[in-house]
Amino acid sequence: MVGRQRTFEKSDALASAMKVFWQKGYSGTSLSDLTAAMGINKPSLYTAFGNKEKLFISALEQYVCEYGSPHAAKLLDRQFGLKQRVRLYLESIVEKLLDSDLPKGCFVMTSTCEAESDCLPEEAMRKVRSINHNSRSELASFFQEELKKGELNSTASPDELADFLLTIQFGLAVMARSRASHERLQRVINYATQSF
Amino acid sequence: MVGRQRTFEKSDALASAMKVFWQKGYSGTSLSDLTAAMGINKPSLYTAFGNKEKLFISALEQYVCEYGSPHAAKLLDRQFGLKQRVRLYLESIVEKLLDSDLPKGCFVMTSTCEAESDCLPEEAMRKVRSINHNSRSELASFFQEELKKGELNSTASPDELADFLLTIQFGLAVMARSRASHERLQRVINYATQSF
DNA sequence: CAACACATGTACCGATCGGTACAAATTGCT
DNA sequence: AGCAATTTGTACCGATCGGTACATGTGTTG
Repeated sequence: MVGRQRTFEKSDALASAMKVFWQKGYSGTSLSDLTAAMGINKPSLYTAFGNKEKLFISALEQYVCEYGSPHAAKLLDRQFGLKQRVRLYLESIVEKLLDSDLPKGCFVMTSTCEAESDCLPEEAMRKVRSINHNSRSELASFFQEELKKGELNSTASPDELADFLLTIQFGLAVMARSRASHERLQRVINYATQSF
Repeated sequence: MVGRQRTFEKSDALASAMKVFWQKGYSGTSLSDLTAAMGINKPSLYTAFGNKEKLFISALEQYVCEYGSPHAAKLLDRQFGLKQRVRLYLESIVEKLLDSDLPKGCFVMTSTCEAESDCLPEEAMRKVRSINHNSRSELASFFQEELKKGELNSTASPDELADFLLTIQFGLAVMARSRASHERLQRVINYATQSF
């Protein structure tokens, strides 16, 4: 590597940018917001991350890796029955939705709302859609597996269960955004998972 | 009434503004977007509606009257049992969430996400919170009534049921925003209302 | 050391932001 | 008719938007 080397940690800067986008959304976030939070100035941002849209997409990917995908492990921990696993999965999500060190709610959910508003650039829009498509098909194939293993006691299809769970996740995310307490969300989880 | 009279219908202009905010959110909507959709120019907007924030609040109120509150009638139509009424209530909501003549999703939901992002002005934020607070307490007192009348077969409390239903509503709204089909949302409703 | 490659800070770009001053146009009141 | 009150269109305000040109700083490579 030839030339002057950057004086900030790229991953730290991305983490800061992610939190800003997470809290304020794409169109609510300005470059000044970003550079202030990241502790760098605009040319550094552009050489390191491309532009606002590319930085947003990187932030989304980072979010999914760090705060999205890990919850799936709870679904696969087969020392528990299906209902208990779904419950632990949702509880793990709610934990993050309300974490006082993080923006409230879910970055993917708020981006999903923004994506269909013509306010997100083309490629960012596609990224959001692809993330949601993946979540859905992963949940569906999970329930497909459970069906094969005879763990499903309801007559609902895997696709149906996946959509229901997705709806609950989105709903919990909005509730968290609107300052609902941990206790309230816990009760919603308990009620919603009765039938599993 | 003295002076020149306005050359546009105020309610039509408000309806147009509502749809723009509904689709693009507060911070994604510019005054140019608004004046273009409303067919008026900025000074007319300011004399008729105050400013961007006040117009947004008026739009929210209009939305609640026109697309929010009316659904509640389905809950009170006592020719049906509780489960069927809740189902019709949610179906009535989903109908609007997906109406092809309207922006996808729910204006209150997207505003709720924006409200906790420091991107909404103070008074608009309070308006959103008050709308959500009202929805919640109306649902809670509805279930309270049902409990009194012995229509509740679950052991869940009215508050619990209200929060669950709110979560489902928010979740359906995000699903609608992300282009889920009517059939998928219908199945989610069927599954979610099993236990009522 | 000199030459090169890259990051950084400053200072700026045209465009757009929310909002308004001002004069012309249109109305009701006297 | 003449005045007062209000809306309308134009043209503009300072601030901020996303993005960049350019000179300077700082490192690697020979």
